[in-house]
Amino acid sequence: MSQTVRTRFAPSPTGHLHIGNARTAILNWIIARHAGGQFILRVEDTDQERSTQESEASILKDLQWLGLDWDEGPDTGGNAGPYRQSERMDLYKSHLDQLIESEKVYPCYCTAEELEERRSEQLAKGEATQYNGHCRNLSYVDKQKYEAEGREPAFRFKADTESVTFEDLIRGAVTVPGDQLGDFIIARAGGMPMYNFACVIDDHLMEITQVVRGDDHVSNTPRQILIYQAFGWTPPQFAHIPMILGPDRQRLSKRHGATSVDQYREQGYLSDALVNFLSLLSWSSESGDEILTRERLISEFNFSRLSKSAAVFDTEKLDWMNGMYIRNLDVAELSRLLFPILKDRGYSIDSAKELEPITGLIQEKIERLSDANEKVAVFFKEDVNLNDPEARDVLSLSTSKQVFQSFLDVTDELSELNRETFMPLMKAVQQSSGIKGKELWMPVRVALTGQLHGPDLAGTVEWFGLEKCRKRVTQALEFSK
RNA sequence: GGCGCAUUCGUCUAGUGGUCUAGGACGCCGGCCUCUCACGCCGGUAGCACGGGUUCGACUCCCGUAUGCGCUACCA
Repeated sequence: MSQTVRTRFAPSPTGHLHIGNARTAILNWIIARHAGGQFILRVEDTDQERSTQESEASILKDLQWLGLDWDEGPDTGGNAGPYRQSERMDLYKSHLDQLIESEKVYPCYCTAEELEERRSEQLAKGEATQYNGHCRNLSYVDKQKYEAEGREPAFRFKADTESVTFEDLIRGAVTVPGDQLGDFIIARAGGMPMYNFACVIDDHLMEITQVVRGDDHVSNTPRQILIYQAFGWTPPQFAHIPMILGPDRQRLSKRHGATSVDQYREQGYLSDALVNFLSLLSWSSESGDEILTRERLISEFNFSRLSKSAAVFDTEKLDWMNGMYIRNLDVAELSRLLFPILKDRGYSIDSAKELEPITGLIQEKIERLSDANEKVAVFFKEDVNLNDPEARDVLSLSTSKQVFQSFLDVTDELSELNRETFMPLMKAVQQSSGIKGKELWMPVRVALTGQLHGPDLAGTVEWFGLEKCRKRVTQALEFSK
């Protein structure tokens, strides 16, 4: 039986899209595209306490930004819908009834307090902490009694098994002894399904062929397999991908700084770079190449090249990669991306087009789009500050004064200053002053920008124009006296 | 505590018993290019967690230890 590959990403809308979840989504998307199958988006909002509409919207937005298009989902629909668990309650209910009917599941009237009490007892005695089966064989009378007390039961799954073994696509055979499982709850009091239950129903009904998720779910998988068996269903294949860790090798969290996709977007990372970088955590191309287009990511994917161990999220390498992507953009495209950011910062520019000359000058100097905010400042400052100690050192050289004087003489009859006329101009200054190299260029740079470091002078000069350049050199000459 | 999983340079990784005096990338250091910074290019630095086996031969296979992570919820 060969069926088309169907993978899914199933976020719970309880916050922003986490970088680890994004990686899971990317992988699922790549696998589906690689196989020419379908990628499904399912919203797991059974935790009513924590799920919000805003979170769902923001997660969808981030996935779109990442360029992960899904074939079926809450907004796009599909044949296996609805794609929001809160809208699938009748499905869970009918399936729960089936299991109650077949006595695979029983009502449990224990309260949270009673459960907690037993738990701490087990812990104190050094036993495995799991449900003791208190309500497993309740008589009709007992049940009536609890009901009369107003207790509403949750539903527990009878976990009777020696052990469960499954073949993980990444880690091979994983075995969990049955006595570790304990009877677990699959539906809360009130009927709201628990993760392990809803997940199985949905994955089966949605005909998911490969469940690819974080390896924090490895221990859940045996429980889910038991549920598949209870229904007589064939489980999908499972692949548990390694976690992403912070620099301290702890699970990546807020403490480590930015952890959500929207934060990276705001900091000026490109989605292509982020997708590329995240793909390379625990996976590598056989070619050894690291800068990979989405097309290559998709065509070269292979489960056997996925590693089993957790990976530390290295921001420095991400920065480098993002810089690579920025440098590979054409100037018009980069300007288009930079425009709203700089505009927002208060720079007076009216269009991306207008920004292009500057973009070309800073493109190789930024790693994140937001870096442009600083780099671009020199082009918009009304006045230069010549008081910087290092600037003063340059200005106070006797050769600098000669350069300035010569510069003013040579430009006196010039009608236009642009990057083409700048080189010949500097040549002329060199000849008339007899000064060359650093002694020639640095004073000009400092006079024009007030800084020792900066973008290409020819381009800078063109942006400033003749008048401003002459004015600043005059000022510098005055200042250096 | 119990169970599961993992362990190659600081970090991401290649490596599936001999081709490994362990390869690449980021970072770092040095050099070249150059008016500066940056880019680019060249070179360098640094690693198989530990202990037992198996084998003619282990980074590669097995066992143990250590360390880390995960699960052990009416969270997902």
